[in-house]
Order: sequence, then structure tokens, then C-alpha cells
Amino acid sequence: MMDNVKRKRLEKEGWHVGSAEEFLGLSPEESRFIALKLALSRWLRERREEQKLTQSQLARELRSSQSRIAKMESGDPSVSLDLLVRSLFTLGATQRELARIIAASYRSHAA
Amino acid sequence: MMDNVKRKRLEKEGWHVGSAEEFLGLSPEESRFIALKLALSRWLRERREEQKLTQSQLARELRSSQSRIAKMESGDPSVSLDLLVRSLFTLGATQRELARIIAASYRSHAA
DNA sequence: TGATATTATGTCAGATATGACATACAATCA
DNA sequence: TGATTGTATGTCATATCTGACATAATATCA
Repeated sequence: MMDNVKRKRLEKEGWHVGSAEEFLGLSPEESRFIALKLALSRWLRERREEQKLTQSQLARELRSSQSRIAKMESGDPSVSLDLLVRSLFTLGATQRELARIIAASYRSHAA
Repeated sequence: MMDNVKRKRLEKEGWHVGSAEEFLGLSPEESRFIALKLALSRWLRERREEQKLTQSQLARELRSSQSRIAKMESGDPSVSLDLLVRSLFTLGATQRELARIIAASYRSHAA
């Protein structure tokens, strides 16, 4: 039930997650890595919406493209952690904030 | 003085840092990004030495190669944040620990 | 409804990262 | 001294990521 919801979200977000497994079934490190990226994705979208920017506007600011922003925000596996973190920093986040986001991803991440 | 020491270390660590600038002179986001990667590099080396592993042994564990481990630990710019973080997780670090390391990189990072 | 704005998805050529390999350098020990 | 072990550095073919583009899907408003 919970598992299904989470799996659906993961799949929707582009992570081909095998049948009954969600975070479980992945190795702990993969699981953590994905949770981390999803947390950054969400943060990115929240920040953008907060600032009432469109993906296109943000893309200009980050010297990227609308489609890549969309992929970043939807947790597409083709997006690197490098890009996510650079974007965060470009949007003015500090290491301290990044640390908070990551620590928080611990809680939301499946038990 | 302090600046020179830090610049030397940065250059040694493979970041072509222009003449008198070290972290300063880089954009804040680049500066943060580099500080972050260096912090993870150091953590990685410390963990490995703590566990009395050689780079070759660690490489096997991470399914990488000795030379890439050396590059990771020396802060080579060719190493991605993805690889560093994945390695951390593979060595058993949690999001919480990662968050600590990142938060700490804030302090060591030039003011 | 249709027109317009925004976001999502697919594709691809060029850019960057990767493991692997060779080999140089450094340290330790006999 | 040389031999052995560990680390650093350079190169390269392959793999992965990137911005850009087209276009589909979805919203928003008249």
C-alpha cells in the first residue's frame, strides 16, 4: 500500500523499479543515492515556484534549457548530482542548506 | 599567506586557480562546489586509511580502479560528485553523515 | 470552445566522466 | 643498493550527461 504509492511515484519519476521492490530491493547505497536526488529535485521545484519563475526563465538563469529543468524537477535518471547541486548553489543555497536538505531526505526515505 | 597555502593546495589538487585568487575570484557557486568536492575527497581518504585499505582494495569494493581512487582522493576535477557520493554511500555512510560532512565544508571553505 | 502559456517527453550531436591500462614516483625493507 | 608495495599521473575507448530542439501533453483564460 504505502509501498505501492511510493513505487508508483518512483516509476513516474523515471526510476524503473522492479515489481514489488521500491527502495527495498535496491542496494542501500542506490536507495540512498536516489532518495538524495529526489530530495534535491523537490527542493529545486519548490524554490522555483516560490519565486514564481517558469522553467524557461530558470533555464536562462542556469544556462540550461527548459527541458532539462523539467527533467531535473521530475527526478529523471539522466540528471547528474553535479547538475542538481550546481543548480542549488546557483540559486543561492549554501552548504549549510544543502546539508539540511540531505539530512531531511533521510527521514522521507523508505525505512 | 593563508591564501597562498590554500591556493597551493587547490592547484596541487588539480584546480587551475588563477593567479592571486583562490576560492575568491571564483563565483560563489563554483567556490562552494569545489569546497564540497574537496571535503568529500578528504573524507574518502580518511575512511580508507582508517580501515587500512589500499587504493587497489578499495577500488575492487567500489568496482572502480586504483587510478580513479587516487584521482578521487586528490580532488581531480575529472571526478564527478556522483561518483564521490556513491562511493561514500558504498562505504556505509548515511545521508546524515553526508550532511555533516557538507555542513563542515562550510567552515573550512574560505571566507 | 479555441488560443496561449507552461510543462513533459523523446531524440541527438557534442561534451564530460568512466574504468582500464601503462608507467612514473614514493616509501619501506632487506 | 635493489626489490616490493603503494600511490600518482597520463591516455584512451566507451559510457554517460548535456543543452538544444521538436513536439506532445496540460493548464489557464477569453
